[in-house]
Amino acid sequence: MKPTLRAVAEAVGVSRSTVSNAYSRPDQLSTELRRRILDTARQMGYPGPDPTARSLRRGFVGAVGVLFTSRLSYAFTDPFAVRFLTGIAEAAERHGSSLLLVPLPADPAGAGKAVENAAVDGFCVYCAGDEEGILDTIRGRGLPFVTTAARPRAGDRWVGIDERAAARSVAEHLAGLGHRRVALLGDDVLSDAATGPLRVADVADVPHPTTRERLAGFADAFAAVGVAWPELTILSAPGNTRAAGAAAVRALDALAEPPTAVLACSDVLALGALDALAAAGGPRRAISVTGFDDIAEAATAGLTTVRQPGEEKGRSAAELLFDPPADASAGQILLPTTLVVRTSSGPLPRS
Amino acid sequence: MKPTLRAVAEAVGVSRSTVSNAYSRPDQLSTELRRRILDTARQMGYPGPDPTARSLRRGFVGAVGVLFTSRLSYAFTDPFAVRFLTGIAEAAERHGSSLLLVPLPADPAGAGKAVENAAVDGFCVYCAGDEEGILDTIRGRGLPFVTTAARPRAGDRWVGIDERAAARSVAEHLAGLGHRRVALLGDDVLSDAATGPLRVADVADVPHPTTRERLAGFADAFAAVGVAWPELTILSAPGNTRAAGAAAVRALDALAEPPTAVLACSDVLALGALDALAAAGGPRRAISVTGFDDIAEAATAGLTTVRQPGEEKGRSAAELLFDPPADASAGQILLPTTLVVRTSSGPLPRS
DNA sequence: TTGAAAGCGCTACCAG
DNA sequence: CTGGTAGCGCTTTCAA
Repeated sequence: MKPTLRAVAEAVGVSRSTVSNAYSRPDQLSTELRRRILDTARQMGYPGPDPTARSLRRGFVGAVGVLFTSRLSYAFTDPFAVRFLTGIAEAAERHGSSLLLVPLPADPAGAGKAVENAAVDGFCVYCAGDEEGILDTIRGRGLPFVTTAARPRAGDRWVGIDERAAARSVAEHLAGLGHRRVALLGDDVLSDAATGPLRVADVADVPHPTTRERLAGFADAFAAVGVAWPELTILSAPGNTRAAGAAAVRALDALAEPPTAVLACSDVLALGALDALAAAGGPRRAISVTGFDDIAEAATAGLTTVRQPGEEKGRSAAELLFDPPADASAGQILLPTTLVVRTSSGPLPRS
Repeated sequence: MKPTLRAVAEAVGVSRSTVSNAYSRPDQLSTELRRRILDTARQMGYPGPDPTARSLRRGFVGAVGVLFTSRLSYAFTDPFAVRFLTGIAEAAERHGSSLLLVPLPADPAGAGKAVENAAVDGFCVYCAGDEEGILDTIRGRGLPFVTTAARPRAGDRWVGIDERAAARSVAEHLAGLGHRRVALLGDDVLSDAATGPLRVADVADVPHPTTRERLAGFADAFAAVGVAWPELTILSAPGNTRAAGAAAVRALDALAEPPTAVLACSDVLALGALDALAAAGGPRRAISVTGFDDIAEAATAGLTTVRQPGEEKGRSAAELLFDPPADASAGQILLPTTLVVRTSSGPLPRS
């Protein structure tokens, strides 16, 4: 059994407060006494105040919780999520805070429990699919949080982009190149949707908010050139992995009139699409592909995409948590996005 | 102020134990009573038992600490580290445990404090540079841990590869192709070394254990074909980033007789080397480059490298922590490595 | 500069 | 099935 602070106090012959002070408030006792206490403690093998007990007493933990909607291990699969985490880590380092990555079980009840059991001072929530339940649980605990939801809720601290406008910008680029018969590729377009083309009556039916906003943005641009929603091919790629993106695009082969362009909701999916097209060869190669996020591989793959600042998103989120702006209206940070045109998009091949 | 368990107990008119049981041991009370308690709790806005208090009482936290030697935010910079984390996350998910990422300040004292203050049940330590101090602190706390150090210390739980043999395997490949004048490229070869060529009297002087083992492995292979240590050019690329790798290789231009091959201690550095060579063009392009780890980009870049199983390393480490093998001798897991030959290495250009 | 007292919020044993 | 008791290990007024 490890010795406790109490044991050290008894050994040295001082009160527990004094030992506590020796660790946490060196200015409250003589250097001499402090040294004696610390030395004895070392000799006895006392590892210093127990973090949990200290947290309980102080009412402060020194850790921020990070919540990903999807499975935690999947989060590392998307380079954009990793960049977000990097930003959070930077800010946390600066504030001497740790990061608690909390895996959320798929079932809402389990997820709630996980959030309730997390010993943290606040949360950064990364684009949770059905995040409302989660946010309510956090509110229930009275803990501060920052979201990156597709759209901010009044009063919540938030950092994000204008998803819809950003999506619209790539779509306009493609429309400008003459594309009219296009496919929109998203992760998890409808819950439990299989890989491949899909019928979605209304974009509002898409459950995942981010996917919904991006699809809506794509649709906006095409509506403006006379292509209505039902004419768009919707492709679902469950999992947001490169493989899923490739599989979804391969499913296009079944179509009589394949699209001339594929607009993906993420770079990971878009890269998968490129994989599938490259493997197919032939006229398929002429299909334009666009992504979203601008991860590092997008540049090497020549992928046209929308850039959003990943590290900064994470950094801002964490800073918003650590230093709440006095003025609540400053609690929502809208980050800029840029259309990055590369070689994966081009004019219609003349047929 | 949030209500406490005690307040709920009083409101319902039962003892605190009963309320506690309602949350943690449903089988200890009637469904009826439980429902009544939970309902009142909800009404009062009681968020459930406080995680910190519960941990203190139970003596168990439900989180494993993850320690990276380098700055936490740098850890996400290396895809291999991310894969390691992915593996840990998978195992943690399975065990319902959270991951506490603890940023370690550069100074040893600060790092010690950080480790002492982490509320966790155990640690996974990722290849810490001077990790001995850290490990001692963990031992001092009496917490279990698993390392991925370059070499296991008897009795410690460990998962890793035979660094030296693995490094030797790529070097032999290059030596077999006829290379004799080569440069070895490592992160942080000597502390505070500037970018570029370096004089290292003895490989044993390299402080970072992993770098040291890998360099030693490279050297082994060349020694076997008659190229002694002092004839090898040592290149330091502080930071283990692609940019650092590129910069270090550019520094080769200053040499009268540039090497015909560059052996990097990580894929990230190797990719940087390729960047620099591609930008240089001309005969430089003929320089062979090899990496270490086999990250995803290695494949697309055609990088010859040594593959080590990243996710599995993380997964095994976490499993070793969660389910300590009864037989202590099973506490050290040696993972296999493979030489992966791609296009970045080739025979000597005839001069 | 030091120490005594009073919990932080909860759980687990054990007797009823 | 229920509740009293006894802390988990520490910090922090406040008075000496």
